[in-house]
Amino acid sequence: MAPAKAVGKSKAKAGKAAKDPNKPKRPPSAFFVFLEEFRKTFKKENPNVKAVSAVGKAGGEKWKSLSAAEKAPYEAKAAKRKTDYEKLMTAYNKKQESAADEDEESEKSKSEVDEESGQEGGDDEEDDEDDDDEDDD
DNA sequence: AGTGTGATTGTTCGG
DNA sequence: CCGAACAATCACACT
Repeated sequence: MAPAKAVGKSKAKAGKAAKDPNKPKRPPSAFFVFLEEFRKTFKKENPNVKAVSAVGKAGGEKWKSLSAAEKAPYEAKAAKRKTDYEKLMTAYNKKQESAADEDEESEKSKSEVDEESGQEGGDDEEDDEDDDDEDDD
């Protein structure tokens, strides 16, 4: 069944100028994270398939087939993505605040001021996933 | 030549 | 609280 899509979503592609200086793109959901890997596998096993929709459908179906435990690593990754995004958002909001003071719409030679992000270096990236055993029934 | 479309689900923001 | 929009991808079709 064709899902009645809620009408056209104006997908801002090239025509629309990016209103925001640096708008943080939304973090890929667990599904996308899984899809990224799935796409490779899918295309590898199905080099003939050229339709992206095919991968989407197959991926979606497979996704639903995954157990919570299987999705766990993907969700974990997505969760991290969200954390990073949250940070980006804060910077983005800050930028907006600052930008608002500068000029609203006129852009002339604007040198990008910016960038600084103090990346904390250290970082431990442990994946400590507590395993809760999920009984899949 | 260039860009929109199609399809999946999840996530996120705004009103 | 709910809805709408948008995230990647990639070949093809249309303007």
